[in-house]
Amino acid sequence: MDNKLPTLKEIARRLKFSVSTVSRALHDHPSIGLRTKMQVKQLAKELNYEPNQTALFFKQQKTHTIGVILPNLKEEFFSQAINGIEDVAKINKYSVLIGQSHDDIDQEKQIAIAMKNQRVDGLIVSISKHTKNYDHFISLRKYNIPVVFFDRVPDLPTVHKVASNFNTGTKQAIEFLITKGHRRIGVINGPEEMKSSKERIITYMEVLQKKRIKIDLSLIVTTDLTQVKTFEAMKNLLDLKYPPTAILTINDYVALDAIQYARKSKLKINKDISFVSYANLPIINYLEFPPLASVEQYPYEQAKKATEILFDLFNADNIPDEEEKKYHNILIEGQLIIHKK
Amino acid sequence: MDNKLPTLKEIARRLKFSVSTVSRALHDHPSIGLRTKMQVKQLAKELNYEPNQTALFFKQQKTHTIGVILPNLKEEFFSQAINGIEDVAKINKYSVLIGQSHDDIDQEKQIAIAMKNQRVDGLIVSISKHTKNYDHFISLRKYNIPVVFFDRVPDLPTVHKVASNFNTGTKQAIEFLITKGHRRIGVINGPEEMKSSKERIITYMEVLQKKRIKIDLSLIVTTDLTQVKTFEAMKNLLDLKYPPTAILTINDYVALDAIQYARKSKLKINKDISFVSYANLPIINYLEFPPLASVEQYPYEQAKKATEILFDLFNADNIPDEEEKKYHNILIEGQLIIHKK
DNA sequence: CTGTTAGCGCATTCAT
DNA sequence: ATGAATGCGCTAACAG
Repeated sequence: MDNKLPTLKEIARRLKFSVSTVSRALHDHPSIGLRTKMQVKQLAKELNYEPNQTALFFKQQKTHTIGVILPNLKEEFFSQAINGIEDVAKINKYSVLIGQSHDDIDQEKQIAIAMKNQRVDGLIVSISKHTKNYDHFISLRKYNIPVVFFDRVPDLPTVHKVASNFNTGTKQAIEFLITKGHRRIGVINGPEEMKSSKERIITYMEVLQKKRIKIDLSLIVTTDLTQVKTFEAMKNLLDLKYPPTAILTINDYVALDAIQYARKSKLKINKDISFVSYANLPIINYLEFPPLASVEQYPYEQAKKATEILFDLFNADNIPDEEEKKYHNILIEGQLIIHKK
Repeated sequence: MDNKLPTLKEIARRLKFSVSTVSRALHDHPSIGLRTKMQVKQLAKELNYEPNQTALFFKQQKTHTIGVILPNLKEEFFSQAINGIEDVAKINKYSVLIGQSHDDIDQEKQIAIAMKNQRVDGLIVSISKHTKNYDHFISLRKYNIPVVFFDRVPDLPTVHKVASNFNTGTKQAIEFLITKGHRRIGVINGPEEMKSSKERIITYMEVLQKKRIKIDLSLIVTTDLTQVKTFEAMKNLLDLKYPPTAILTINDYVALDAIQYARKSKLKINKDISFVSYANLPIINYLEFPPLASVEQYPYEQAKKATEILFDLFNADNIPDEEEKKYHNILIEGQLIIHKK
């Protein structure tokens, strides 16, 4: 019952050909007789011959597999990203190996090592929220494993990356709130390690300055994205002598927690206090009290672009002219999406 | 710069040993001299030697990879399931290859074929909502690729499967609604192809019968899980002369759509009409008008169990005594979780 | 047009 | 205690 998979050797044996003839016939090698070719293909079909990928991987030193490391799959942001990666991979006949860091640096490192050992041909990575040191990725260069980061990218010029430029989106968001009449606009920002956190604040300040609105640093608080810390952040904001009338939160999940806290504090959402956020989760549509607007960050497009770059790198690797390496650094414009209620 | 990965051969060359000695040394083979062993291990460490997995896969005819095929990752139900699979895989030092069918039968088949060609050692599958024919999975037996299904499982006795027994949960749900005073209880059921759909109705009828409540078949409608069809289903229910005062929906996503429709119809949720559902999504906590209760189906546990069975099968395969194959058919009790408001 | 040979990296059997 | 030889499945260089 141990139905052995057919091999070239088996086909060759039955047809009294050599293995190489069979191999060439199946590959439409020009110097194979039509008759032979037909015979071989015929039998291959009958036997349901499929080349043994593990043998190919071994021989070609290529696994036709790309690894993906991201914080988690439960955020729809990332599962949408996966779709972008899969779509590009499929076109190129590549498989996708997924690993979740669960925002844990050690797990991230471990997965990176495992993927290297698995000999993935390349890596698409969105780093954990606390990753500051990128050696576990940089060192993969020694093994000729290209890495392209997306969304949560290292703050380094010497890596390939695709990220959302939410400066535009942030600008739109703050301006939107100002247009709505808000003057005290709070920010629940992400951890300082995240490059995006700094940028958000810079844009925030720029817009306020341009609009001649006084900047009050006590309106800027941070969360590590956990509910507990978000609640703390909200408490700090609401306990201010002059609490904000609107709050920009780092993403929709944080916004949900913040909104929950505000409601517990008997505040009327979108009346006493309004929220604007990032990500534009589909679940927003089901909420009774959603944020007013979200900056869409196009995870699918980001991930797709990152994967396309990865495949470009595969090809570029073959070209010896590697003197002046250039690092891809793509920004995808985030756009403010206003939720109609 | 093409930093070749170190091989046994390289270590052997440098140390003037034979490849086999090096191999044995690294494997702590008993007949290797301590001195030699130390030397080899030392150099291996210096060179960061890691065995070439592709070579091992090839030689052992094992990829140490399990494939996972499921409808999609965006449902948190499935991303939680992935966690269960990953956790067991990690313990066994296996990698996880993920494919999404997007509830499309052709894609499901294609992924199954791709995984077979990739020579995954085994498969964990949750079938698409329309899959009725299981040949693309059954045929994998010929290649000694065991398959374990979870949650959405084929209605066949001759497969390994882990599913949620929501008969208990369904019973609890209906009884809960009856306790709350409901007598006209609607059901928005899933497609008929899904085994669970039939079971749900059977349990529904049993409970009503036991409680001496008249069964009205017009209270039972179906959806293919899309919003459009769910809206249609709701319309049919609400247009009844005596519409239901409570509705059991096949899962939380459908419940959300149904609730949305009810609200558009100016019904007061949990007053004019109540909902009970399956899955127990975390997002429920953020909703203003959540279902009253959900039947938790424990995706993590289901997937974990399925993966454990798969690894059991790997081991069982080595045992020749395969005369009386037994198919695993595990049921994990679903439990009704009542959402406190 | 087709066959022979070699080699990818490793574990293993057979010699010594 | 160590080395040499073998083979897993496949491709490609080399040889007719």
